[in-house]
Amino acid sequence: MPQASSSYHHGDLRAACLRAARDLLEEDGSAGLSLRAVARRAGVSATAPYRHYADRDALVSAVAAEGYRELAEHLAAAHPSPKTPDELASVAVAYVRFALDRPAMFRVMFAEPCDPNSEERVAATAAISGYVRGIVHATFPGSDPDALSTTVWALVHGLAFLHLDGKLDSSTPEAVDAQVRAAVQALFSVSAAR
Amino acid sequence: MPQASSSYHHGDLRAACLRAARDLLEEDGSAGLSLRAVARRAGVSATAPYRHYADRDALVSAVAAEGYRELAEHLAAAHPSPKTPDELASVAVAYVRFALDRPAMFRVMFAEPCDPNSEERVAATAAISGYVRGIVHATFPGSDPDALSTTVWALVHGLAFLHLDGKLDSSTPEAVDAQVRAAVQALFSVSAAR
DNA sequence: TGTACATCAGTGAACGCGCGTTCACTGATGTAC
DNA sequence: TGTACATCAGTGAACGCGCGTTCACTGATGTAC
Repeated sequence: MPQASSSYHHGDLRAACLRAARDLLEEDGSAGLSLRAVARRAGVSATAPYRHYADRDALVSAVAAEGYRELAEHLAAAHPSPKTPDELASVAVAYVRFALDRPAMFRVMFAEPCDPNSEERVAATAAISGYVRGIVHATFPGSDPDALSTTVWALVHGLAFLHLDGKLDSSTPEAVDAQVRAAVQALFSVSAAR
Repeated sequence: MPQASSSYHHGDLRAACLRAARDLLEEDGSAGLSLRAVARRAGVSATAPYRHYADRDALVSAVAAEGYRELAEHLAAAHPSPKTPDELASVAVAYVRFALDRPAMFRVMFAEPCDPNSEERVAATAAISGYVRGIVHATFPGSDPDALSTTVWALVHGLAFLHLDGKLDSSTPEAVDAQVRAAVQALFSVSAAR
């Protein structure tokens, strides 16, 4: 385990860069995420980050990958294994909350076509996708899991973006939660009616 | 009506800038949309656009506003006044197609919180929102139009973004269309079951 | 019909900025003997 | 336990770039008389 004993060697600059990048992202949006700014914030020379990241893209990909991991954890924390529409709705609420809590991060995660050069990122996306499918399958055992999970994901993802872009009423967290729950419950009725 | 008779006076630089901005947007993404690049493409000095746009933001807002207008037209063209779920689904398909045809434009329209400094932009957003509500109201007369129209919009918007970000299979237009139709039809079953 | 002049729509040089990235370097660390 | 040395993780100067924006300017246009 590295120790930041001296002032010359940072100790864990890799993690510090990631941390700085995330902070900058939420403060200034993705335009503020420059390697130089990251270095400045980490208290290090402008070129030090190159020890740990090949270029700016590599850093951005690392940030996005961390975001995917956190989103997965966040959803799992909302409910470990949802089996009812109500529990699924709780996971949906967590998804939208994640987007509203870390708007710039969420945009980085979903704002560009999946970068094929970052296998870390591709894998993370696939994991989220599979996770959603698993939940939908458990909640609606009789349904076509692929088709329905896409519909559920799209609905929740769309709610997240519309809130993020100020197109819906996001004045209180309660209003957001209620809306998300209502939308997911509506989808449940579909399945029940079939 | 202005005429571009001489080479000194452009004739309609305002429109030419808008055109150039849209082309650059689709070619290089929003990062490529600089005032200098617009001027270059319009064949004019770097500072000429300032005659017509106060600054870069003003140009971007004008582009977004044009996008909203075109989206509205595009939806109306898909079906002038949908009254059945099938007709509504056609409009949904048109929405997603619009996003996939002009990805960068779509992102500009929805990538930032509605700029409060551009009343043109705010009005355009409100128009789209009202338009969706009207359609949903006509299609599902018995329902709560506000709640349901939000759900419909979110579902379609989410599908558009997931396709845009390469998270779903967008290999053929037919696949996309079928998926969008299926998702909207699913929502209809909800209403019918109540 | 011709001329004077205000107005409009461009030019082009210049500014300061922050960026990504390279390069040769140097200080700190840890390992082999 | 001490020393030599390879390796690692930083530094700082420098590069070229494109950007937004300002400024004083000039060429073209159109209107009043």
